[in-house]
Amino acid sequence: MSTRSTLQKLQTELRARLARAARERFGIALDDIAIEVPPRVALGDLAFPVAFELARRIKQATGEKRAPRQIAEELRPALEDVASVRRVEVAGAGYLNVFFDRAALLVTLSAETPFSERTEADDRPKRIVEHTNINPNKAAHIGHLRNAVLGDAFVRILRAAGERVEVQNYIDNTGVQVADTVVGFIHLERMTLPDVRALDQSLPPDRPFDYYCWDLYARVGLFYRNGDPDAPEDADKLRLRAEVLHAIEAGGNDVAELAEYVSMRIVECHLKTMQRLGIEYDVLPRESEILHLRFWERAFERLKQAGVVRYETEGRNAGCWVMPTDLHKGTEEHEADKILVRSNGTVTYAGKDIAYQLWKLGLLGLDFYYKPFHTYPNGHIAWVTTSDAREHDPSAPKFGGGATVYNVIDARQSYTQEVVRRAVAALAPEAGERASIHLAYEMVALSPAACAELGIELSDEDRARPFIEMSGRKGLGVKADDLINRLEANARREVEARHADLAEEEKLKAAHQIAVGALRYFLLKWTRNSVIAFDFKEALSFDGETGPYCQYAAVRAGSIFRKLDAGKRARAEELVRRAAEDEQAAEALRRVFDGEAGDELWALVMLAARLEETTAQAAAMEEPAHLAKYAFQLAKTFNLFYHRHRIISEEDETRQAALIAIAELARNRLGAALATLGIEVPERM
RNA sequence: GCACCCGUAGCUCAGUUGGAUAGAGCGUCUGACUUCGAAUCAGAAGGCCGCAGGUUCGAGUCCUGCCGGGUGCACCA
Repeated sequence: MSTRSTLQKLQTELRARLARAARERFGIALDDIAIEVPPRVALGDLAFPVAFELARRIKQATGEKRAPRQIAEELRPALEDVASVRRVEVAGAGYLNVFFDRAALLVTLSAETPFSERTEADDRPKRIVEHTNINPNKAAHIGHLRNAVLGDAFVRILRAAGERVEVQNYIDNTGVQVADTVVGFIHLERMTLPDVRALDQSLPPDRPFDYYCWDLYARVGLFYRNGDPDAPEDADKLRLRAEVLHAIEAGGNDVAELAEYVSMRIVECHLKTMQRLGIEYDVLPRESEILHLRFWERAFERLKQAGVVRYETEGRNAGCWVMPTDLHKGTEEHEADKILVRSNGTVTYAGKDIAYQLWKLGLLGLDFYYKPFHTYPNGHIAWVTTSDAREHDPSAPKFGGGATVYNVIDARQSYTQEVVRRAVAALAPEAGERASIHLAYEMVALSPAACAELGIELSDEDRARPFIEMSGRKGLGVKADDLINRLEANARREVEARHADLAEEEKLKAAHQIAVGALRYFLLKWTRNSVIAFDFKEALSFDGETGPYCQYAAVRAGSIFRKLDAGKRARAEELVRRAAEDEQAAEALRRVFDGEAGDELWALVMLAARLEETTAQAAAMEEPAHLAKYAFQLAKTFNLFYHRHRIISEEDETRQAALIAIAELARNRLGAALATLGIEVPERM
């Protein structure tokens, strides 16, 4: 099945005709013909600035100066005899503006299924999207939410565009952060594994294990600094961390067992938090397996063979294996080379990431063992890796081996990501340069107002800054579940005010959908490279450019069809269908779109028709915000339409049929756009 | 020092391969519920697109320099 929409096919057809005309009339081969949307619908549905380009190319080729308008006139006949084209105008300095046959196109569009509702093909190359990747030692905060929501929306966008996608969530269960929380349990709380289990059991639902660890982790941060947040870390205290870290890496001891319990319990908490937002994973690769299954050793051999790494015998990196880079010039303060293996023989983060990236691309020649970790309500299973062959479940899907790997990681790690990419590229040029994509995004920081609300005291210096960076180590941040809870409570109040008669269950469901809509839209409306200065008032708002605004438009559209008489609706749909064959019916339909009001109606149709194109663009540009902006614009345009035109009470049958078709189109495409963003439309709100 | 990102309305941000009169939201002011739902809609005010050059028929968008802000450049992850 084709994944291209009516509009996209039409554009391809028009491009081909222009290319042929340019070749035949001017002997010029145009490889990429730009298509624009005119600023106003009265100027047409599509605009081709192709005459400007041709004027330049003709001058280059022959020295002859031709007026763009004249060139456009010569090209015009090539577009005029296309079936869906009503007329073509030459406008401005030489634009070719195409006007569609509105009645014919409305009929076609009404019969079309938006591609986000189609099923994906299994034979397509696999895209791997890795996101979330939260250190499993404390509750998730809103910065982690940006990562997860961005990654999940991108997954949905790729799937909507027909791609096959695998979702991975990397678990760094052997890192410093987990060690810190374990240090807290052992040295601050004086607890053993049974104690921690008992504590976990005793915690209330509103302050679960990840919340407890959030506070504990902050206390450990203070502990290392002997109680003074501004003091340097105490070397003796840091030794405790090193001991714990070493024990975790070695495995097979009490400390490692405690770390295993803590980290996997936190992973469960994170999965639960993400599930609230509709975010699911296919597989959870763990760092412990990267170590135990010797992924690095294999990668290291490859890198040595390829001559990518060098053993340093002198200088300050003596005894280390380094990868030379020209990413920046070396200075006295900063080496240009990146250390992959320390002088004590242990591998750095970048090294482990290279091995993992090679596995994701199917280039390592090793694999994990897998066992089920979590089953979602829909039956979907999130698998986790294991290094124990006896635990392996043979029914596990084949993971890894992606044709493209997208790593959703914040922009602060761009340098390391580039090192990884280059190392992979040195072994497999194509895989490194084209298949390894760092989907970078800027951080979520706190606005000064948000800090004030959290009771955080700011220095004068900080107050002058536009935003304040969050810090898990300092316990400075907004916990994800806290924010979701507040959103749900607020939404619940709003629903209550409007629909007091609904069953409690219905109210809660709607409140949840609205809260998720608000949060997901809030995190997606910014482009990736924009820093979000988190503000409670803004994040908790349901008015203006928000998820609930978009949902509201869809709910209103839905209520039209709930109240519209079924027979009337069927007759209207039949009337539109008839316009496909019956010229008289088509002419009647066309008249609805005449005049100024007709332009306004048509503008909504054209906007709704651009769903597939916009989704494909968001996928190609790797920017979910484009789709979010589109959904908002569509909702806004629909709200105006809704305000201006009464559908149920419309007495002219043809006009009503057109209005119904337009409303249905808008409702359908808006719902599809929101679904792709992971936002559901409530029944009532 | 070097690398990357950013600078657009009072504030927060969009602006698709360079295209027609630079757009939203919030905030401010004015108006619209006897209505398919006012979580809405309409209108007004608000812009040397950081500065200076350059390329082009055409620059918010591309190039160079400068100014201002952010992030990174660990034998941390």
